[in-house]
Amino acid sequence: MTEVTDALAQQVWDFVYAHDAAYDRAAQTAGLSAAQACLLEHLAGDGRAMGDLAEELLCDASNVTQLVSRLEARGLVARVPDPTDRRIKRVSITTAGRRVRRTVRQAFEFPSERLGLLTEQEQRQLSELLAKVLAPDRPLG
Amino acid sequence: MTEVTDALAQQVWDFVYAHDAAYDRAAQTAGLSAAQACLLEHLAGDGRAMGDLAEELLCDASNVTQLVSRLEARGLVARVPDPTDRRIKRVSITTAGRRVRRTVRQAFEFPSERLGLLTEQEQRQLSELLAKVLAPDRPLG
DNA sequence: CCCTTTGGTTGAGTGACTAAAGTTTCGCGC
DNA sequence: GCGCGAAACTTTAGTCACTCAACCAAAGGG
Repeated sequence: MTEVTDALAQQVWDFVYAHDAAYDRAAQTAGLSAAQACLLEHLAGDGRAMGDLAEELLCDASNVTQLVSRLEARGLVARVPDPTDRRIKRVSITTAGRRVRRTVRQAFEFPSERLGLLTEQEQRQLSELLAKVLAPDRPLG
Repeated sequence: MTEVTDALAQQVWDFVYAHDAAYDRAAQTAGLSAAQACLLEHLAGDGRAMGDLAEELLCDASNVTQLVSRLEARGLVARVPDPTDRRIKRVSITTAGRRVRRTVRQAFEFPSERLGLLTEQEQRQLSELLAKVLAPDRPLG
């Protein structure tokens, strides 16, 4: 572990801020909050159980309840009961939801506009550096 | 502008997420929210005007009013009237505030624990890449 | 001196989030 | 097959961050 200059830490901060702000803006163009867009992004094909979503999003189940309720109210998502376990409600994305999700993805220009400033080789370099930084990241889940 | 792989975008996402989460945790160890810690970090020596803070933090003035009120209630910050312009209130950090700020800084282990995983040369590399990515970033302020 | 602008606060409203207390359903042990 | 604890989700209550619109007070220029 080497010394880390404040300058680098500051650059990282700015980078993170820019990324966050860009995603916020992208979600907003579709009339969503970042959290809502993020949830939409986590919906696989057949519909995920609320509990699974809470686990993936690292937040409370009741939070997911509310997020889903808001999205459902806009018709972007539907709660479908699981046929084999009536406790479970699976969240599935609607056609409108898929459309909105596409809008958000296209509006999120950070990867193309920012990361795209790097050459292919630089992107590989960045990828390697990030991999190293995030190295032992998931021995906790 | 080259193609950007989803894999790199995902790595960046994870990196940003880890950074955000780390700062949240650091603030929480001092009983603060990230926004409160962030405000504390923006307090220069002699005290900054509310409006300047709002501009720096890129948020509404009334938001700053509330953040400062909460921090003031905890004695971490004080509103001092400007002697030359009675409209202006300058926010200055108290001794307790400085202590809490130090706590947050020390608890924010992301730079040392994560960026510190890189060698000095790799850090320079990362710095250059970030500089390129953030290149034309402030022609809008 | 009005009159406008500037600096800050208040109030109303939304959304994200958490913690605690429900409700319904499942499934196990007996 | 019944009772009971656990699982899955919801409800309620509360906090915080944030925005917008309306507001008050001081400054400053005609």
